[in-house]
Amino acid sequence: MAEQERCCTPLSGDFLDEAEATDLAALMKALADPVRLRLLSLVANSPAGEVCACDLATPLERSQPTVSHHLTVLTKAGLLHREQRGKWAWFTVDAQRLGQVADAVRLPQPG
Amino acid sequence: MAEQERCCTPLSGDFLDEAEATDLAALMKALADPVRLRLLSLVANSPAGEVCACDLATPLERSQPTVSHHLTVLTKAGLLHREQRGKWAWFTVDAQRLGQVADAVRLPQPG
DNA sequence: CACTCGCATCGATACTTGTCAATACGTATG
DNA sequence: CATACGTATTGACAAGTATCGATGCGAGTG
Repeated sequence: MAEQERCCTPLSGDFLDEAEATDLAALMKALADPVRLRLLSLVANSPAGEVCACDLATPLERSQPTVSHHLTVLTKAGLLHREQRGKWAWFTVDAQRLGQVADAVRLPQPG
Repeated sequence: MAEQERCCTPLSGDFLDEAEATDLAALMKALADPVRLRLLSLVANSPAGEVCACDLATPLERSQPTVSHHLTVLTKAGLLHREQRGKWAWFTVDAQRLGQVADAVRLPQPG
């Protein structure tokens, strides 16, 4: 309990709380996979801004269940929207949700 | 092999390649953990912009080895810089590296 | 040079996750 | 209603990881 040399003063105590951190980490986790990043890129860069799931497995060189899994993860994270049209599933990017990621990594005092 | 009804035309074929996706995913992975997000928040919000490792374990309620592990991950990802001063290790945020994350999630055609 | 202290590394463990084959489900089509 | 087809779900497995106790290492101190 000796009050020996201190390296510094305690922090302000004001920082991201556990709940916020967990939520943001979940969003980041959805983006922390190469296949999912390429999926987002495919949809975002498509001419019409929407893509049919049938055209995703081939360019990604992954099986159909794997692509379906990643599409589910992105959709549950709110980064993609899913729309069923007949037999096919079409996906669009949620630009606002993506923007939340950019906002989250913005520093407070950068000037 | 029948050329029956197609759901759509193939994509432009121009999207994030595997290597870029892997690099970006590695960066996202470093951010995809609540403890690491809170670590970044602690450093970024500190009055001096730098924090001693000795003040991190308590607010995060994690053991010293766990905090050390997360600091290593963030440093290897280029998001933190480490500087040894005597017995203590001080950390600062790499704002430019954080900015790369924001740039990466920027959409091509939004404006 | 013995001792203390801050931090990293090691070893172990429980949990998560990316992947695919097999299968189930739902929507047309004839 | 039988069939075909696009997609989701299940089950299984290998790989990765978050965590902590124990220990090692290096820098400062008396």
